[in-house]
Amino acid sequence: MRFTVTTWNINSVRLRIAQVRRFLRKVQPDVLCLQETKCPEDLFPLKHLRSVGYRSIVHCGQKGYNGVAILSRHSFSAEHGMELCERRDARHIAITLGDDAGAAAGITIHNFYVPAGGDTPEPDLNPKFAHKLSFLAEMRRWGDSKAPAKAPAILVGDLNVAPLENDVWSHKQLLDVVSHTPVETEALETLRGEAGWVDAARHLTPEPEKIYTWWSYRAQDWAASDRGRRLDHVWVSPDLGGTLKSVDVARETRGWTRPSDHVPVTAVMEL
DNA sequence: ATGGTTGTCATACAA
Repeated sequence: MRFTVTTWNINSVRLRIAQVRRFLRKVQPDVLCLQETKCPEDLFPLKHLRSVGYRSIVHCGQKGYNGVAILSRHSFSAEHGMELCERRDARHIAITLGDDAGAAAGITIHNFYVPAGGDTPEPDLNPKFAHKLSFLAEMRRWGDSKAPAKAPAILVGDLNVAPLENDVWSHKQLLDVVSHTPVETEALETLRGEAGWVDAARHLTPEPEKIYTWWSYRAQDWAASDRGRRLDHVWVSPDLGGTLKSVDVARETRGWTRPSDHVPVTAVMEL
């Protein structure tokens, strides 16, 4: 059975609902995980998503900021989002696929939105960066607590860290830039490795090939300068590593009218 | 070294 999961930081699901529908109609992933929905619970556009085949939807939102959602063509049971860093921010949600998901039944999918961390990579001067480091530390403890995780699982999301040298347009020039500082990249790689997660994109496309999933809004010509970063990730548990068939970065969506600054990342598995 | 853009919500704030 072919199984596909997509992660996409949509930067307002209401503003870009037509783009979400366009993507879903074309790619038809089994599961779509969204971040930065920026949408209160009662305003989530359920009908627009159900009508294109996504009958199972869970959303965890707050007004104006953050927000994560999972849409599925199959049934699932939803878990409450974890409270991280003693905040009720809507930055995590998880599901376990139901019996109608065929060979994917029983797989748990975690959707994370890691704090961006502000501009200054100094936790003592910048509370947002301190929050980001605390969040990553909590993710590490959470992963360790489940290890050796034995049920098949997938972790996706906007992790707001580009961990490898070729996950950014210039490793040297970004060493002091939040998202690629050594304290962040080491934290992310450590928590991934300890829990045994397989980085799907790099499993199939090793370095030194560049991979980007985000381009700043501030570039004059994002495509020409191509100063991207790989901030969006799909990780699979070790037992699923061998099922990975492809990972597609939908770069073309960055060229759509009024785009998100992130593009969808879709992993295909053969279960 | 600096500012560059976008979205939400209404004036800064987060990214």
